[in-house]
Amino acid sequence: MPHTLRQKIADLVLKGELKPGDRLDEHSLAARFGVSRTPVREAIRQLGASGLIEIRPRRSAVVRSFDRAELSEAFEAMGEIEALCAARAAVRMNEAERLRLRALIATSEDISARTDRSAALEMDFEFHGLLHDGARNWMLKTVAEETRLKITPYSAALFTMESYNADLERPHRQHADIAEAVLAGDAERASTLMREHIAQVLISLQKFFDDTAARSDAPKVKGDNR
Amino acid sequence: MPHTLRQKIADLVLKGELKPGDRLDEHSLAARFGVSRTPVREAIRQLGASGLIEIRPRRSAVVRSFDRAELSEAFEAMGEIEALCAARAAVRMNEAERLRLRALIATSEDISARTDRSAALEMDFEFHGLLHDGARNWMLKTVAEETRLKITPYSAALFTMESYNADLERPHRQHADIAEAVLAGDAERASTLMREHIAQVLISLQKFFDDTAARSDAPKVKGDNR
DNA sequence: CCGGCAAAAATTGTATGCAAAAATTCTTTA
DNA sequence: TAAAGAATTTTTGCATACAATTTTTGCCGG
Repeated sequence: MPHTLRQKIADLVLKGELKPGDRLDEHSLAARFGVSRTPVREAIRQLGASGLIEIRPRRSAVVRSFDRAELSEAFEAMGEIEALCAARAAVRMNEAERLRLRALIATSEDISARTDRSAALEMDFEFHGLLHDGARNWMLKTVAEETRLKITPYSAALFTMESYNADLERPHRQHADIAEAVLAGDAERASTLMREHIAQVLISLQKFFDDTAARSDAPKVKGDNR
Repeated sequence: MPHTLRQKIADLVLKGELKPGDRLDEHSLAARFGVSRTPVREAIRQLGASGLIEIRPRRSAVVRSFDRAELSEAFEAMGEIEALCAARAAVRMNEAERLRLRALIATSEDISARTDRSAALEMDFEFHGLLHDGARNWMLKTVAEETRLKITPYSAALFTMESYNADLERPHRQHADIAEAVLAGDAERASTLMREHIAQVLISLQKFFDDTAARSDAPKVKGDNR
């Protein structure tokens, strides 16, 4: 996989090295990746257009941060979009994809039991990715992934932050239930379960913020004064 | 409104001066807007991340073009997203917004009667924009507008292309019906009518392509050999 | 001790130059 | 004439330089 500069910088955000509110210094990023400021700027601007980074004229770009209301709206919207994907996937997925979905749930079962948080994060991406593909609509897939990307700096923290033991069992079970509905071709049920799943993730995330508000390595929620 | 370079270049695409498949030459764009290539490149990359322009390594960027299948999927996805906005707007719009919606339909009535195509295009944007705002969800609004942006090079052609008399009456009537449902607070009906409206626009657009396939000033549909 | 102000440092925005790749034109040959 | 290939021009990608602005630092008075 040819890791572009854009992807490398995005990874700093997605892997949690840069957290919401953190500044992106063009000079140091250029030095870090062994290029000049020009390509770094281009990459940052692209990530700005994708909504992962906030571009402020004449000021340093920062990792985009949301306040609680914005985060809640983002999850509500994502719930609807993922529900659309799930409903379509239930009807349109082909046999090979259904097999992969089944296999993924089995693997995920194991990961959840071992409480392997970093593998669980990977699985989460793959699970939703399968449904995005299964929906057989490139625009829906694009929209779903763009939306997911924007909230990832927050949702990934649940899995990656040290010494915070997020519950892996419940999301796994919800994934399994959604998969079951999809495999049964029950679009209605798949979309309902998906909406509930995303809503539940938001609740877990809000609880996470309440629990970790005092920690300096937690992602910053705009408007939370601590 | 400070028109940024990004917006200026986007306008070339949205107003139809640059059509899908057309190349964007950095040097001539720089000369045209009286700046150097550097800011032009940054703007182009941003528009690439927004999906309006296709960035190809070491090759000129081009206005993004879709084939018929892609266009159809894009409209299907947009139909669902706009339907979500309409449903929420029906429930959440405040009184001031409802008044503006009513007023906009009245103005639009007049424009449709006068067959003022360029004003009709403006109205179309404003109508959907009101519903995006009315949905009271910034992520849904963002998603809806990002989606709309991507297909605009095609849908705008219906309104802007010389000597093609698109039917303005039907879309106006559909807008009016949707507005009525929204104002009545009928989310279910608003979303159903919205889906039908978008589906109808796709049909008109496909007919438009069939009718104008031979014209060199028509937007290019990928895969259509002419 | 701290708030305000000036100087210094750091950082962004843009222009410019050059190497590398791609597109175009021109030439040669079958 | 058409195809192939070489030479030329165009165009992109990146580094670098510098002006403009912001941020930080250091200093002073209250």
